[in-house]
Amino acid sequence: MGVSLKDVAQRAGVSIKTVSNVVNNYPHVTPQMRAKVQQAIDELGYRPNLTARHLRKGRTGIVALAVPELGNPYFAELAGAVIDAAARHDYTVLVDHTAGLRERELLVCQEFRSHVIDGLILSPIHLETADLVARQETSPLVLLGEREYEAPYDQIAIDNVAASRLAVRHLLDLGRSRIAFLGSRTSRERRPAHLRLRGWREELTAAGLEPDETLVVATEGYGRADGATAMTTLLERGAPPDAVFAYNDLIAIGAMRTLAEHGLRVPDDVAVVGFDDIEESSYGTITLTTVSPDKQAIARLSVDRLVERLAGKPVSEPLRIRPGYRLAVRESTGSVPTGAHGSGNGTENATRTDPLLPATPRHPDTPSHPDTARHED
Amino acid sequence: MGVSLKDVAQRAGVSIKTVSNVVNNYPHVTPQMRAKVQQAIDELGYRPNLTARHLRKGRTGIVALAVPELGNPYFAELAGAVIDAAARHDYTVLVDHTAGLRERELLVCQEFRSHVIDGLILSPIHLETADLVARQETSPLVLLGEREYEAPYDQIAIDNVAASRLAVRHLLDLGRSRIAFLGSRTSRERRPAHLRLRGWREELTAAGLEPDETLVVATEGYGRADGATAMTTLLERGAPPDAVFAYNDLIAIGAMRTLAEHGLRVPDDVAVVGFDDIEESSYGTITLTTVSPDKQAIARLSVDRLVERLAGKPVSEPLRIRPGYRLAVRESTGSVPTGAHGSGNGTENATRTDPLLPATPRHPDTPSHPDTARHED
DNA sequence: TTGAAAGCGCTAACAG
DNA sequence: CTGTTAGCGCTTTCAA
Repeated sequence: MGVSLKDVAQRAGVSIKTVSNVVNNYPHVTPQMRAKVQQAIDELGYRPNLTARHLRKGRTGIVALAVPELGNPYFAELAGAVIDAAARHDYTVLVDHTAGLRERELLVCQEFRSHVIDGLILSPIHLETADLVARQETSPLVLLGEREYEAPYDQIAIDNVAASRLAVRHLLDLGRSRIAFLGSRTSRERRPAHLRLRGWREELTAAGLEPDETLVVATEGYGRADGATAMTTLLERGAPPDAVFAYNDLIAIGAMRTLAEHGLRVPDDVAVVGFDDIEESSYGTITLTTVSPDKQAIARLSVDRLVERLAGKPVSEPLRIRPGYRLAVRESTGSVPTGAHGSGNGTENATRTDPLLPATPRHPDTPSHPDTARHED
Repeated sequence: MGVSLKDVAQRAGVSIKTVSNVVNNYPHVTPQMRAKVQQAIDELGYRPNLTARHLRKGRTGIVALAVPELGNPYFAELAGAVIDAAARHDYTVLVDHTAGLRERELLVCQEFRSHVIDGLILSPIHLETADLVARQETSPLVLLGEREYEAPYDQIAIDNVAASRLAVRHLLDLGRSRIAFLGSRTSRERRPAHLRLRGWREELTAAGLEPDETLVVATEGYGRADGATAMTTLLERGAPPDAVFAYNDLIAIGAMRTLAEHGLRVPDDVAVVGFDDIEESSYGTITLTTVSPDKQAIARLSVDRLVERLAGKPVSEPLRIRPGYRLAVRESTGSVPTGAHGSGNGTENATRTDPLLPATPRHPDTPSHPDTARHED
């Protein structure tokens, strides 16, 4: 079908090797040889067959990214950043989503396009440490997301507990005391609670408050509808909260919708904080205060790690990398100028951002985050 | 490095072909032979090298999808749908984004991962018919998006003009007369106006109104910030409109933000209609009326077309397929019960949806659209 | 500096 | 039903 090296060689009256040299910019080729070959290439419209090259070299230049749901803007934005980061290393990204199904997560990390992808960046939800340990596949794997695993793979995630505590503290500083948590998992499985829920507990306890478990509402998924439903559930329990900390922005946005329907004002009656800082959160009629992970850093770091492993760098121990984050304070918590927070371990910085009317939100490509901090353990 | 067919054959004491037969579920193999081989496969942890298979078969099972921007929820949602549709045909999707740059669009459709992807689904912005005609690459290409091309490739897009007219008519029916259009292109190039802008013009003219070009505002891009800026520009021109039709939902959302900042109420002072029906539009404090293209159908149809071409079906003429759409009427146009519209060519249906409080929006997986209509020309 | 030949792992003919 | 063999298009020794 296609034009091969051989065809070009024949046309140019040279050997295959010579053509290959030209194609690969091998330094030692005489200009006239190069010109002759190039002409043949142009005439025939030759394009190297990457599949064959890959077979020969054992690498494909393709990495996969598997996220729960591309419909969640956080993951869409992250995917975009990963694609860009990978492109800078001449890698192409194969995107898949797992719908948050354990089966698909397993499939992806076990045998997804074996030999076709050089490595995998996976953001799991249901995967267990045991699954990871049992993994056969030898290609590099980088883990993203909220969970932590005792498995020999690089993990890149912000300090979810500390970030959540920061969010809760912000609410406490505002004088709120009945702070709900929306988005714990309805886990039939006995699973450790979310790190974000743990952060909620810890900060409340640290403030001398008893975490009120009736203010914790589980959700089926992580979308806007789940947030709306959860908020309804909470309100039906009576004794409404004066603040809500949601597992992510979508849940927070759904909750705000429900609050509006019930005539409750944000932030006057109920302050709301989300998690993810998707662009949408800067644009609602009421903009959303949220924990803002440095997506660019997460994308860049995960691709860098993958590429390093791929390059066969001296195999360092698996790293646990903690990118930076900040608390983006916006209208949903009243825009009261609060001082900067910081818990002292250098992995976070809470900057007050977005004054009252963030008509021109910070551009996502020029993050104001400090350089990421690393924790290797 | 990896375990090959040969290794397995050696281990099992059979020929390569036999192993290949087992791997490929070739029907005529004795059970005991199969068992023996399977055991060797398991012991060695053999995984077929798809790259080699692809080289041999000339196909890779990978198709590419290139959209302008994954950060735009419309494209993220579409990408998700395409990935699912492709998976049903055992294809994997390589996602790329072009940032709306003509250079990258060209690159993608010319030589993107040549021989690695079997086909391409492209949603171009800047590409011209001439670029397409000049395309060297012979792999199947399906075009998505607003533009129409005189090129020999399948094109899948809703009838943008008719859909826009429907939106404008809805605004007219509400008694609005000063209807702005936000999001025309700031085109240095001499390009035909957007089809959506054309729809705006046509419907106004049909209603006996003179399209007021001072109500048309160009934008640099297609994001929320662009919408906010455009709305500001419009308001600064004085004589505010009583309705806005935006090129897409993001621009509409940005515009609503600006309206809120200026103390203008939606829909009382200004009614707003968007285009795309991203999920976010069902969840703002003021939900957005918008043209809702059947994304599932668009994804399914484009993958189907690609797969058909790939399967070497008798090469039919390039098709121009028009999936269904509807007008999702929500709060931003006042939720006034309006009758159903329809322009008679069977490619559209305007259903009034989403009553006052769409706390539970229609599930994206169960579209209420009619079957898609096809126009072959 | 360029040519010849081997082989990456697999499938598809064709034998046996 | 199973084995042998010849490439798919490329890179990479090794010679010349």
